[in-house]
Amino acid sequence: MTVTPAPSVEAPKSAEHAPSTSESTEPAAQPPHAPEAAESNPTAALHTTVNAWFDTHARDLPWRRPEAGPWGVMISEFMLQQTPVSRVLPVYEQWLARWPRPADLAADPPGEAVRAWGRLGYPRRALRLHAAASAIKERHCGDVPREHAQLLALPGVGEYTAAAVASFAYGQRHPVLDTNVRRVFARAVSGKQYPPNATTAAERKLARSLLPDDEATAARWAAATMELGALVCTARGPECGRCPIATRCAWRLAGSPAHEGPPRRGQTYAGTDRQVRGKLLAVLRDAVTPVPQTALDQVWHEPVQRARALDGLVADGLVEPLAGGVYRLPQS
DNA sequence: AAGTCGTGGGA
DNA sequence: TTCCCAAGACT
Repeated sequence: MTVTPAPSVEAPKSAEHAPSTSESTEPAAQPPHAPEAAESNPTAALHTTVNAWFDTHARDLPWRRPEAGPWGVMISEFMLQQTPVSRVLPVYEQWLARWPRPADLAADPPGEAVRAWGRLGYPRRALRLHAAASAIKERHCGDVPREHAQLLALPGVGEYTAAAVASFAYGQRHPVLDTNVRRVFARAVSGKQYPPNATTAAERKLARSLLPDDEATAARWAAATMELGALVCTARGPECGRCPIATRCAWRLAGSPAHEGPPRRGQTYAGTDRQVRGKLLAVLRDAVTPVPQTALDQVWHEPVQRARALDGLVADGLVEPLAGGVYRLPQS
């Protein structure tokens, strides 16, 4: 059972939903001084309001369609780790068409996964997804497991991804705490502009407390809160005028106070090993035959850093060294 | 538990 | 141009 953008599976709509005639989703239809998006029933549970919003605002993403299946959901979750939807879309389609089942991916060498990963970034994810496919084939007869613990045991699957697959692919009830949900909760409930840098026990507790009791409603709530964070309650420039819970948002009610404390994080990139690794791997991805050391030497001027980056790639299993100083993507 | 690990697009 | 950040996992 897949969570689709179809009308909410929430139980009785009758008592909870006051007849709502306010269509406030079109920005152009808003008068210049329009108030915040009207909420049909301010006393309804948060999940009722957010899930209702999701009914009409969910994007039609391929991994939300029934034909995606659990494997499609898992592929999408790996690719979406730290990577925007727009860049995942084309690669996702290629992957699912080429490897429609976990066993199909497992049957190909890991280097093919790395190559097909293209420029999505963090190519270790490709390696881990390949390893996860092998584990699924071996341990679970080729089917993506349903149990959270079994999902969590797969390579590259952490707390978030395990909960996401269990929820989105199998309709289960799990707190799904990704960066979007954490931001929505930080604002709507905690009154902060941003969540803490690392997920805290308090956040998990909060997520657990907000989780609807009903399984199907909980699964939809997970997708709905993520979507709200991705489309409306964004990190920069949240569009509170379009938010279904703006009238109840603690951050908003507090006057939208700016983030306190040190800057959130600095993710420098230029000149780092990561950049060099990226350049080295790009050469190997585009090569049909093994690449000589001398060709790799062209991508970076500084020999010590260059060697360190290449060693790192080999250590990670992303590059396979062959005799004679030539390299290729891993065949095994 | 703070660092590491890619890439590209929007503000 | 520079900076920020986008459905995290792993060590």
